Amino acid sequence: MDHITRQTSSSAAATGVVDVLVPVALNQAYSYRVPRGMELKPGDVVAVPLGPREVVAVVWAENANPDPRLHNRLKDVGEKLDVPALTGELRSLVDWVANYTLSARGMVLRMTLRMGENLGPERVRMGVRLIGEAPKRLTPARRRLIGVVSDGLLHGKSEAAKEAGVSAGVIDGLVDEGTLTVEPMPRPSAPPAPDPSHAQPEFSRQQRSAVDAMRALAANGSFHVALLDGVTGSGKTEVYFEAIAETIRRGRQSLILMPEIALTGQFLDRFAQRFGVPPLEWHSALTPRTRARNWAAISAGEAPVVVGARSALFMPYASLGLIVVDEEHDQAYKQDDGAHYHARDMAVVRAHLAKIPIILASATPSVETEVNARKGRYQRVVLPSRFGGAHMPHIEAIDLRREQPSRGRFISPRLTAEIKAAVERREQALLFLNRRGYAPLTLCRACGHRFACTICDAWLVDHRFRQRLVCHHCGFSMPRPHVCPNCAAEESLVAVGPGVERLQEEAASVFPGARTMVLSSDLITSIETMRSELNEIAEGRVDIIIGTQLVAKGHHFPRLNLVGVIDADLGLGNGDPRAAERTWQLLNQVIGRAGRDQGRGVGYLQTHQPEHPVMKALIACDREAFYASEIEARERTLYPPFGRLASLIISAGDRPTAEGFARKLAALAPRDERVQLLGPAEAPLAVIKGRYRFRLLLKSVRGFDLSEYLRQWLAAGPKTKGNLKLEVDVDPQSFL
DNA sequence: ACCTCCACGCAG
DNA sequence: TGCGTGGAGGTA
Repeated sequence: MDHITRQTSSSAAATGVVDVLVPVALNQAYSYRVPRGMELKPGDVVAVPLGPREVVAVVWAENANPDPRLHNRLKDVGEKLDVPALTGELRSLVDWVANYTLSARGMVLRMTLRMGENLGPERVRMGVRLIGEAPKRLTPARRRLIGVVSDGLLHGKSEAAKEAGVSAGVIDGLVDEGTLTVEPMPRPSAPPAPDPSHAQPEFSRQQRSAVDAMRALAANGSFHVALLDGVTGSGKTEVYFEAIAETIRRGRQSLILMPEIALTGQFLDRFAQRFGVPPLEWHSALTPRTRARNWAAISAGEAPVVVGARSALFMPYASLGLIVVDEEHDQAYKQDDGAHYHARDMAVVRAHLAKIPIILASATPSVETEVNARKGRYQRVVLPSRFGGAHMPHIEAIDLRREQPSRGRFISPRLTAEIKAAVERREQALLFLNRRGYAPLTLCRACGHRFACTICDAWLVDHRFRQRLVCHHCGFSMPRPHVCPNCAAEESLVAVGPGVERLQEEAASVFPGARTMVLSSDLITSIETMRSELNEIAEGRVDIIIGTQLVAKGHHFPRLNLVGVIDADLGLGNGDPRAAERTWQLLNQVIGRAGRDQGRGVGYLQTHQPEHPVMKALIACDREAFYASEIEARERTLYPPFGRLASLIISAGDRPTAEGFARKLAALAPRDERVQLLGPAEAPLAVIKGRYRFRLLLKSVRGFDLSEYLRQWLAAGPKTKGNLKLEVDVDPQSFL
């Protein structure tokens, strides 16, 4: 019937034409007729027919002169949805990001519309209330349940059952007996808003000027970028909370971006301590129902504070007043599948378009941000030391050329002795190794055969926990064989190199009696288990934590005083222009986990190159030395932020197709003395999932419009067809 | 004659 | 992006 009314209205005179951006891989907006009686303006969210289906889309512009060639092909807008219109600020962001990253505008729009479609009305929850006498047959389960509801108030049905430890059947039984009634619960009222004055902390003298700066920036309310620069444990979070408090007082929304939402358990608690209630969460793990509810709350302006992963940046905030990017240096902010964008950079763009302040917080700022602060483009707000008199950990190198672990082991004698002593003092120790699984390579002792992925250019990683050999690039896995497939030798396979699982095995044998736990992303099944494992550690039920970079991020372990880095050189040797920066940030962050409370933290770096500038800066706690050498190197080589990069990955099912296309494309690159084209070369990971990959790298001077250059080049270049894929990444972070 | 797979092109 | 189309190739 809905259908019929639409038909009627389309045959009657339409009142005009609007251009509508549809959430598919299209740059162009499509024109639709506005049915009589419908008022539409840019930003309105509508349902429109698109081919055989109907999609939720957004009016992008009025169209006074529709293309005459489309005259008889225009369809009608189906319906105007009852949600707030996207603001001009958000629409400009969609245009800007699509233009900059060379992704289809429709696909960027899609990120703002992830509200979970077709979700019918909210399910009415049922509650139970005690109304009658206890039944004659009173089982223990019934007694517990009656105890729970004895106050005569309405209790959620499932909550009451859970609290009493009984099944829903027990409730139904008591309803039949007339002891309880079931009635619908009133609609849950909106959760209480965060209270900016709930629990204002005392700040130290050193923190106070930073707090003042935060409040001033929020009170001013106009576009302004501040780098909140403070070591782990200096109280950065509490300090930027003051900017949020001020923004709440001004009646505007705040967005806090986090690199990794699974790790924010403690953050939510701290927020609730300060503001009385937790913030609204936005990330990919939300259930469709929660997603729809949160989207609605955000767009209606009913969520004063949102904490989220990078996708939260594209939400349709009703009145965004502040953005905080926590751990702004974290590479998890770079999205590399589908649209390639850096959430920190796009957050600055959004702040600019919305004319609001933005805070970038980090103990180890990215070189880009550090340079912006040095040049005065960003205000630097410094928190000079750890809060409460705690000191930064003392860091020592262990030169693996001179202090070798015994054969087949990876923990050096000195580190072993230190861990033993720490465990005896009832302190926690963390062994850091950024490698998942048991061993990165398996080979046959008899014939030298190495186990490699059949469809990727990579070794298979031994995962003993799962009893399988796994490819970390495509997910392929096979059972760990007992016979060499090459020479048929039996039990001849050896594990080469360490992974966290192997390290745990070593720790268990070297430190008998110590309780160990491995934290590695592949062993995490859900946010809940992750949070509960982290709590177990925080409560001191683990002596030795063995972890990948997961442990480096945002969690506070009060009893942790010793951190041992098993292979400090691991990230340095891969030809990545940001290798030094990454290693410095990661190791700083990991070692910063130590001694945050007692201030007696100590870090040991097992390294083959203690003279490397990164190791020297770490050991001397000399951040200035690190930035000075790194900035000088970037300036000399014209790498970001002193020059710009864009990478093109061409992949196809066979090598000649990929290479041929890459060569053809390279030959057509417009000449421009400000741009240098490198390649095509086989990508560092030459084959992934059976696809052969070639890479072209563009390097330009600073301030050059690489996006526009790329657009012109690609428009003139050969068309991609078949299974050939061209991926464009402006400002790439990864060079694989 | 019918089914399944997949590459292709298009959507207003 | 997601979906309908049409041709290829396989199966009954």
